[in-house]
Amino acid sequence: VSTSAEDRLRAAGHRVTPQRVAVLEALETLRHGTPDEIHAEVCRHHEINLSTVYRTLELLNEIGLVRHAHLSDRAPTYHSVSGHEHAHLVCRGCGASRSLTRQDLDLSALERSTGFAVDFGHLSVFGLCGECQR
Amino acid sequence: VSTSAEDRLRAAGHRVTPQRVAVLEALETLRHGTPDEIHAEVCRHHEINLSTVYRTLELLNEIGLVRHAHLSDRAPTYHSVSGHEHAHLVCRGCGASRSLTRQDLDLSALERSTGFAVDFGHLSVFGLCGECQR
DNA sequence: GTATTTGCAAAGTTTTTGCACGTGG
DNA sequence: CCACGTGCAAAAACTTTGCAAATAC
Repeated sequence: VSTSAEDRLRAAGHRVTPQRVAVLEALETLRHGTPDEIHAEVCRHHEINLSTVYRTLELLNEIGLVRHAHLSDRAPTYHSVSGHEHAHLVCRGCGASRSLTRQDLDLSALERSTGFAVDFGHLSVFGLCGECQR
Repeated sequence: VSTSAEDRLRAAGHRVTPQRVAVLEALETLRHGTPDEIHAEVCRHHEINLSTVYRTLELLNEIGLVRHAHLSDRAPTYHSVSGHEHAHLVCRGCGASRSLTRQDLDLSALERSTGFAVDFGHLSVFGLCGECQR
C-alpha cells in the first residue's frame, strides 16, 4: 500500500489503522473483490470483522481510493484506483471480465452533450463476448 | 400489454398467467421500477405475491421482454423493452436519471474492437450532472 | 487524553427456495 | 389431465447499526 494512500486518509481527517491498510493491501492482491472476498483475503493474514470491511470500503470509496461496480447482479465489486482508472466489460455468458480504458470507450461526446462528468471507474458494460454469441 | 408479449411468452414455452400480464402492465405504467415498486403497483389492482414478482421478472428478463439496470447501489430497476431500448445516465448528486439512446452513446467502435455484443438496456452510466459538479 | 475506530451481536433489507395447492392449455 | 406456476413461510444472502472496549495520534 503506497504511502500516498495513507496520506490521502490523513488529509481527509481519518486515521490510518491496520484494518484500513489491510483492506487496501487485499485489493492490490485481488485486483477486484466483493466485500466478502475482500474480508476473506484480509483474514489470510490478519483479523478483521466483516462490518469493518464494509465501513472501510465505504470510507475509501468516499475519499476516492477505491471504486465499485456491479459486475454481477449480486454484491458490488470493489477495485483499487491506485492504478489507472478503468471500467469493466463483462460477458454474461462466460462471466469473463476485462478492463476498459477511456480510449477503449470514448465518452467525451456524451460528456460534452450532456454536461455530465462520468464516473468511469464505476462503469460496467455487459454483453456477450464473441465466443458466447454462438 | 401487447399481444406480442403474450406470444413471446408462449413461443418460449411459458404460460400466460394473470400475474405475468399484471407485471408487464405495471411496468408500462411505471416505466421503471424495483421489484418492490412493481409489486406495489400490481397490488393496486390485483393480488400478487412478492416472490412471484421476482420470479416473473427473472423470466421476462430471460426471454427479453424486460431489462434491468442498477440505477442505485441497492435494488435493481427493471424496465420494459416494449419501447425503444435505452440505457441510463444517472447523477450521483441529485439522483436524476435520463435515458440514453444508441446515438447518445456510440458503442460501435467498442463492439468492433472487442467482438462483444453490448446489452445496451442494462447499461447505466453514473456521474455528476452539470449542476452537481459545483 | 480523547475522539475515532473496531468487534460483536442483533436487526434490517433484499432475494431465493421448498413444498402443497391451484390453474392454463 | 397434469406439467407449470403461485402463495406462503422459512431461510439465505447481503448490509447496517448500537454500543462498549480498544487505539491512533
